[in-house]
Amino acid sequence: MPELPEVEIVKQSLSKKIKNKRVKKIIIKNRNLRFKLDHKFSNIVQNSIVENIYRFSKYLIIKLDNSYYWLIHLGMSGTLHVVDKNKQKFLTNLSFYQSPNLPEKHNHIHISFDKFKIIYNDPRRFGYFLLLKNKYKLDEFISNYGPEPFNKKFNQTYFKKKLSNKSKNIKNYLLDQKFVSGIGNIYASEILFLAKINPERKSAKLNLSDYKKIIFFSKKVLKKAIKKGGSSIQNFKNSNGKTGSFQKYFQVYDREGMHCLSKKCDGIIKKKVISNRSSFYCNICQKI
DNA sequence: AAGAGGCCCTGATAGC
DNA sequence: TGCTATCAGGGCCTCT
Repeated sequence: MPELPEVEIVKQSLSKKIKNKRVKKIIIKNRNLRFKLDHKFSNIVQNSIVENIYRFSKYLIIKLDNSYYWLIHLGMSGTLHVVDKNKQKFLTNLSFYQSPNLPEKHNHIHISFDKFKIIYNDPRRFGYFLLLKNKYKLDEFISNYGPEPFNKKFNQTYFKKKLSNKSKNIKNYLLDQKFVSGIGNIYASEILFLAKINPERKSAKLNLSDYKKIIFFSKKVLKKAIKKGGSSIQNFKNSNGKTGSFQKYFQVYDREGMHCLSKKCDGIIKKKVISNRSSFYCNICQKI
């Protein structure tokens, strides 16, 4: 599911719920996530207090009062659910992938607070938890990633330095978290559509004006998606009002065979697999 | 050394 | 109805 905007929404709702609360108990049903859950996880997180919650890229970062940072990556299908502890009643869905009901299967990790618990559910188990010992380790971890689109380092100079002699296509660069952090498959297609650049354009073939457009629309698309509560592409018809609505604003993603929405363009949206990921684009107004 | 592709995993859906 | 194939919002790893 989640690209930067979706993780941001989860962060915001989770923050209201668990900030300054103490973790009472952890139950691990399955530690075989993308990376096996650290065997010290329970010991370290249990009895700590959540001081704050941040987001970097597609990671949730939970700062604990014992100096540790607990990172959550939701992978493709990871979701967090808040459940009333005593009544076992579902309270809030902090995700945009599943229906608003608590799933029965794949509830791998239960984190109990005083009056409620958070359940991590992840059918595909591409998500994972990480524990970083202190701020230094966190900074070190983040330094392996490229800037977020909102970062002032994500500018034309950076593009020129990174892309000017590269043969790899621009769509792949937008998905490459070492180049830019937080963009995923949906928003990459959307950004390139607005910038009128074909996803298969070789990065070396981009000019200064293309850089500008990509930078501008990256910020614009992600900001709007956050404002709309993210995208909910699966089961969104089951929405209880808490799911995102950005999918209504998709210009190209999942619109194969439909008309291009650019003014004065008679193009039809194409779907093409590029590096194992579907790309959507208009082959008339997005020039190669 | 950069870049393409395989692969991890389960579930939903389409097609026969 | 039930089988099989394909695809899904991510990204690490291997091979060339």
